[in-house]
Amino acid sequence: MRKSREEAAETRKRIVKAAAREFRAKGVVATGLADPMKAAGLTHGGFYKHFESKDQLVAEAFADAVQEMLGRMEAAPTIAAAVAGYLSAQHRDHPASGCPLSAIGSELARADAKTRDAATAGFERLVDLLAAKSRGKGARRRALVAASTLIGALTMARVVSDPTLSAEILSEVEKGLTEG
Amino acid sequence: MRKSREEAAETRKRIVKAAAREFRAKGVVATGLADPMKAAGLTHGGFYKHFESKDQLVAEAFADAVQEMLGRMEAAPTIAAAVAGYLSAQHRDHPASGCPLSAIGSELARADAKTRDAATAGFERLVDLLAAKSRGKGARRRALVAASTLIGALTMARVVSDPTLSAEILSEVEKGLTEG
DNA sequence: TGTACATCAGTGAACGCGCGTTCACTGATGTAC
DNA sequence: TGTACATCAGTGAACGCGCGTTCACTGATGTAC
Repeated sequence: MRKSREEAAETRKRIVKAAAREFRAKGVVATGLADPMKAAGLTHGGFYKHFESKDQLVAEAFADAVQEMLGRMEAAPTIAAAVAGYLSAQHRDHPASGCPLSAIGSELARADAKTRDAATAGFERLVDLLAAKSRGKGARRRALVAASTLIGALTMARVVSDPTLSAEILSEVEKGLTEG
Repeated sequence: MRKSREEAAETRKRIVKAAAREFRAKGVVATGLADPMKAAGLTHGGFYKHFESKDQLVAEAFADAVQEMLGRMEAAPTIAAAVAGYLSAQHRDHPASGCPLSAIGSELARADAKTRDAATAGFERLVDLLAAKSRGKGARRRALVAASTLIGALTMARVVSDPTLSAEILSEVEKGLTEG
């Protein structure tokens, strides 16, 4: 049953990608190891051939998800476009492929050191991205506010059970960030 | 062993209060029923004499926590004081007695209908509270932005592993909200 | 007001279940000669 | 280049554990007369 080193490395990546989706969709604590393993086409027994613990997978999956999200935002033509994409109904309705800071934000506060370090680096990079909007004094402050606002608004747009309010949060916050 | 109706009603309230603390401190999924029951001075077997399910307790505990938080914010002398309290190190370091929207925000998106309804009402009330700051056109938009910003900033101040960055988020976002 | 019975808050053991983790095993891949 | 052996990715069963929920039981409270 042994696979080549190349295949094994690809399998490992598939597990991380699958876990990054599952954790964002269902939450870290609520997701068992069997879920991402199955999604990667494996049985759960082989997990420890690739990772030392669930915590290690959480850290790697989270870091991968952050990279993916920031890459997409940095690839946007303008900051306004990045903000609009972040606050879109598409993003709200597909947490599995979206920003992990809002998808599992409150669970991250209780995560282990490596995961929180990755979150810290990701947040800093998001702030830097947004700071490029306004030069000079106060740019960092405005970027810290904007990053917090994006994360809070997307989280609440998902929490709220009233679809009208959810849509209002997305559209009004987008206007508030790009006009204000 | 039977207790009087009065005692039973007080016991029920104690369970809800204890659960509201435990859920905010450790997360909803990660908290078992035995934890709040023990904190209320009971054994876990008696739980179903008071509640139909864990979901029911989650909904009531969440609603109670939201009421408590909004009551405290509405009692603040000014909106600026309410914002400063929300973005304080004290609040960041004591999630068990703080705002449940940021303590369990990302878990709320996966909660049942009653809990999400309570979250919706709580968020609306927070927006109304903040809207009282600026009268006239654009007041609601600014309040929606401010509410999202508060929740996102407190969540991230807890997530981030760098204490300097955490403090910077709190102080800069407070300045951004009260000056801007 | 006093007595007899029904109610039910709370206890503690038990239920089936899924969790994270471990393990013996398989057989294709990698290595040494 | 070919052969013999070691490695190890992946399987599937098993581990102890804590979960949400159920249940038989206890005995003080509530109700009916």
